[in-house]
Amino acid sequence: MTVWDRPEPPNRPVPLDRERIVAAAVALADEGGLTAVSLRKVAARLDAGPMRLYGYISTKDELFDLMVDAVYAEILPGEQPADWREALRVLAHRTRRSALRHEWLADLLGGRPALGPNGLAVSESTLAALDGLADIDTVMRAVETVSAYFTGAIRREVTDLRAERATGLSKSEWQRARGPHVTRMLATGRFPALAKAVYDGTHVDAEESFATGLEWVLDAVAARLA
Amino acid sequence: MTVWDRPEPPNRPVPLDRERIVAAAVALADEGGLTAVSLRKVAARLDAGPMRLYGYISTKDELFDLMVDAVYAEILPGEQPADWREALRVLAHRTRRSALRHEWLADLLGGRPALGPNGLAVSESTLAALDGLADIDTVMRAVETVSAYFTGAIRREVTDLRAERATGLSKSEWQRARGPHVTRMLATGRFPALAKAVYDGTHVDAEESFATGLEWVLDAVAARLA
DNA sequence: TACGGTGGAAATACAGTGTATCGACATGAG
DNA sequence: CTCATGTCGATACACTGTATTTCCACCGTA
Repeated sequence: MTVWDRPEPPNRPVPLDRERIVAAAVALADEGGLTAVSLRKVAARLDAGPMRLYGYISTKDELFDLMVDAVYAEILPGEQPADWREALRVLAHRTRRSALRHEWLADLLGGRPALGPNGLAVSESTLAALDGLADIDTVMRAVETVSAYFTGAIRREVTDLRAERATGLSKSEWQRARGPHVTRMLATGRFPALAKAVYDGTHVDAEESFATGLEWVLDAVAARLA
Repeated sequence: MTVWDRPEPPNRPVPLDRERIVAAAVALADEGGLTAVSLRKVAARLDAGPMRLYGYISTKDELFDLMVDAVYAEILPGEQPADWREALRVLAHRTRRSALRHEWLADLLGGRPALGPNGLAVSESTLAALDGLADIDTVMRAVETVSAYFTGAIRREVTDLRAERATGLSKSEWQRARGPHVTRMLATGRFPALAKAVYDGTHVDAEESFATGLEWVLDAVAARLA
């Protein structure tokens, strides 16, 4: 093995920082879902060994936390609407759009406390929008209720999206029967109310359905703030 | 190696069925969370080889689906209350209690469509409780909105529970500052509304908070059904 | 009774995972 | 020029889900 056979050693290890790591992880997750994110693959994208990452994070879950916080940066609205209702509405819709852009977010949302800088900033601006409209406890209850709603709704929407995609069924077919198994079950007659809902229900646009439910919840909140 | 050294072969492989498999998996998950559920460990509990399970399920996710459906059997109320509002309330609370009994449920809830027999039965009885109170689309929107709420709320509650447990902080300490990091962040003064909420908010019981938010959402639904 | 065939269980194998440990090496200090 | 230091990557380990192969008890037939 002469010099000529041996490649030059790499100049220096590529400089790394959390931002680059998280960006690589997010890209991986956007392409192949959360399961496509492995420390080895993230590191490989950055031309580094896997162990290198442990200087910046100490566990894979922490990487997920950073990824979520990175998305919260997208969610944080540029300037806060003055109206509390509009503020909550915008938050919900922005979160939903981010989750549709990064479907893996649905798997993580609410799964760990969001204590990163952007997560805190989102909480702060949300609470600020409601500040003074009622006692603190009512305000918190309001924010938590609305968050619970849109967290749950987003999760379900993304889940349905994936299931639909997995069957390869057309949108309307899916909506009609959610695949052959459910069709069979409904045919047994043991689920009349469900069957009625599935067959007689008109197809509603996911965004519209999300928005409608949201307005209902906002109405409820409004009633309590007044 | 004479006969005397060789142990008798086991009588016959233990008979297996999905019920026993799922029970073992649930037990494992109850003890150590979802990550403690591996096909090898489940099989070991049943004195079987890991591959044996693939006769009953074809993927680990399917095992999770079965586990969730097993819990839906707990959730399904014995007899349905006549009042639609009570029906939804009971569903929400029973789901919550099941999730507190099996915390791993919070990780799975809403993560995959619940198409198992018990899941369908829960949907059926829920829809039946609202049947005729409004047009189908409104009814579905109502159910989905309430489900989205309690799904999200349960997920957050369990997440908080775990975080609290992980820090080893006392309940009140946790409530006050959610650990040293948040305390530090709040001290920077960059999150005044959040700080106010954390420090001035009175401690509210998780169940009460869940129930209150739920009633708000039910109010909203009631307004639309009328 | 002997013999294949067959079906299902188990062993083995494989490609991957997160993470601990350790050796080597480039860099900065004396 | 030498030595300590700290960081990076290779190696290692225990484990994962799952595909493939091997094996063996059973059964119907000759």
